[in-house]
Amino acid sequence: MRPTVHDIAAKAGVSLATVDRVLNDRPGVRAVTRAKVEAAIAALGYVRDVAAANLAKSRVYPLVFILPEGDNPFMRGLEAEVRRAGLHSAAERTRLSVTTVPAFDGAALVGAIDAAIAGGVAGIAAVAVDAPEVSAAIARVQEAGIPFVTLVSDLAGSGRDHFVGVDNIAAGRTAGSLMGRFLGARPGPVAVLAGSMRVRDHGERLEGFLAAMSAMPQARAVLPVLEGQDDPGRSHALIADCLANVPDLAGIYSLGAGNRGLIEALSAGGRGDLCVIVHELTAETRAALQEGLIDVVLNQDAGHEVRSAIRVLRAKADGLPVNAGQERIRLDIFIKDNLPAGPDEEN
Amino acid sequence: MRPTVHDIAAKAGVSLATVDRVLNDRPGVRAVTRAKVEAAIAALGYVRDVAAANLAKSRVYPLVFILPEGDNPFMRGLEAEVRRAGLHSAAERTRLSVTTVPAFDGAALVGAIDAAIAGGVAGIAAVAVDAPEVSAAIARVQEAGIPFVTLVSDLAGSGRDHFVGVDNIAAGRTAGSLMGRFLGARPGPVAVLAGSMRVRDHGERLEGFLAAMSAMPQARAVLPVLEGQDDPGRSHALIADCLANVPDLAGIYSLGAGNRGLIEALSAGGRGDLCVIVHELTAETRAALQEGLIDVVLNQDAGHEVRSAIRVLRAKADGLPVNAGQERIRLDIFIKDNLPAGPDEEN
DNA sequence: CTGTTAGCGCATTCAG
DNA sequence: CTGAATGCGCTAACAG
Repeated sequence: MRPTVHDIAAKAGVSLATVDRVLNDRPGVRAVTRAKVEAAIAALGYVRDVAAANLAKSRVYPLVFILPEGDNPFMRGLEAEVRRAGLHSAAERTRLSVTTVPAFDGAALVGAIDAAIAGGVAGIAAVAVDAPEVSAAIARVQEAGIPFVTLVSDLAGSGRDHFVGVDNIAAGRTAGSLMGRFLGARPGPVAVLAGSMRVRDHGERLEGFLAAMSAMPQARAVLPVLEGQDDPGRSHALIADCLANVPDLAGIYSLGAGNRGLIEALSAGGRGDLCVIVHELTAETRAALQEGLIDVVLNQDAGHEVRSAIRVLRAKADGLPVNAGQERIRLDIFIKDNLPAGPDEEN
Repeated sequence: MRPTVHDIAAKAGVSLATVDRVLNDRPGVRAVTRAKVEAAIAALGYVRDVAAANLAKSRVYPLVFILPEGDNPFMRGLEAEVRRAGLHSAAERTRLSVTTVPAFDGAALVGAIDAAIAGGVAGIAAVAVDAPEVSAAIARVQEAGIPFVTLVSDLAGSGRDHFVGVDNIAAGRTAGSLMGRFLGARPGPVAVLAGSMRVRDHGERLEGFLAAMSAMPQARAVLPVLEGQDDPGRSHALIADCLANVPDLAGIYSLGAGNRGLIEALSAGGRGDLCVIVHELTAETRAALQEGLIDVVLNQDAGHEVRSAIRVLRAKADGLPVNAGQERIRLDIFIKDNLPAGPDEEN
């Protein structure tokens, strides 16, 4: 059996309470006593039984996810994953809730953050909007001693505890590199469809894409970025226009969430020869990939992200370290040939 | 607070012991009583606190991983991941051990399996060799009521409880598809380097690769498979030969673990124009990818696989269901642009 | 067949 | 500053 608090109490010649005090380093222990206990801990190779500790604390962790509202399928997928995780959350002493706010709206996000602080949550995960008032709100969260993680879109330098999401610069670079290799020597410019430059993930993807494209052996023009606000209608119009006006268009990189509009324009346009790379695997992009309308889908697994955010928030709340390796969110590259089974991703 | 066994005992008008009996459905409860208790459980929406249950049981789960021995870097990586998981295993009441056996050797594997049964383990994870005596051994494991999962290479139809690893047919298909697209119109045959057809993963990858290659718009010859037994020396010799004898070679698909030999032959050969696709991200393949000697690395994350195997084995041992979505091992596609950070994968 | 009781390993009162 | 006692939610003897 591995050593328990009793063993170390016996070995150090003190009581359980004292052991507990040095374990959780709480005040009220003389330095000598503390040293004795620490020696015993080291000697026995004690490791705390987290499950038992949580049981004794009978503490619950109310965590809140703040997500953009609207019909963005990826965000709705994230929300679904939070609810799914909520089913199992009972076992982990975690209470999950979701708040939605208008997309790309810093003020609304700030309101939700302040409400969460007031509500006394144990941790917050939010899709960050790049605005100074948001950074200020995050500072208030820190001051309240509440862990905060950014989700999907980061806000480095804001003081957030952790970022849960892919490396978006690398994602853009990957898109650019695949685009270049798939097109090979074929001539023609490529178009880029984004949502808004007010979220950092879109900006970072663009940056990586441009860098990779310009590093390709054969030079290729990249047309000015089209901003569709992640709205299907606007995206459709922008792409339809582009297809009509640029007859020698060779490829499209869609780095935001306007994919429904893009796909509609593509199937109407009848240009099966384009190389199309998009982000996020949804029912729509999956179907388009299978049909050959899309060549590559770059994806971040919403389920992994939600579970990772929960683990990190809990670890921070308990003052525990996070396992960086386990919490790294990978960029999935899907082509028609390695598409995972179910249409609902998981079951 | 969520309901506890006390609540349901009170509501059903029985004692804790009786509640526990129906919860773990043990004998010794009249049908009527059982029904009353079940009604209370349903009414209160009770969910058992697994942590508390395990604490009370103070049961430990000795799990054994049976891996091929030798200097196969991927297998050594797996072993390292098991040891790493072992550090945290204390907290999860799990005791991990590793047994190594000669590669591609069915009899040795059978010996290790029978030893594990005799040793009274709570679960077994093994890299399967495709041989009838192995299936027979797995049947004995089942009979002993011990959960068994195949790792990396499956043995469907053997009665194993679960397979932890990637879909190898899809992996081969992905390799073929990328090979075709990257080569485009460039002429020349491609070579395939394998370890041995006695493990099913190699066979499946080949199958998928050939299917994808033959589905490409432009036909391309695939040379007869080179079997290097996952040995660096033999692999080196085979590839060096091939490079010398096939001057118009366009690409190489290495679906086994002979990558060190392959890489040596490639850097000696000075043929920077080949499209090279290999499996498993190791220090060697990572360096070769960065240098441009290799174009694509298909990978299965050893850390994920080990953690998944542990979760599944524990769930089976407790008679709990497994979350198929969470346990699906994804095929990672790495190109130079989306290579994750550290050289040691995690930290 | 059913109930009582005593822990599992730890945190937390409340006394001393 | 330190210790003894109680309970978290559940399981497992042991009685009845």
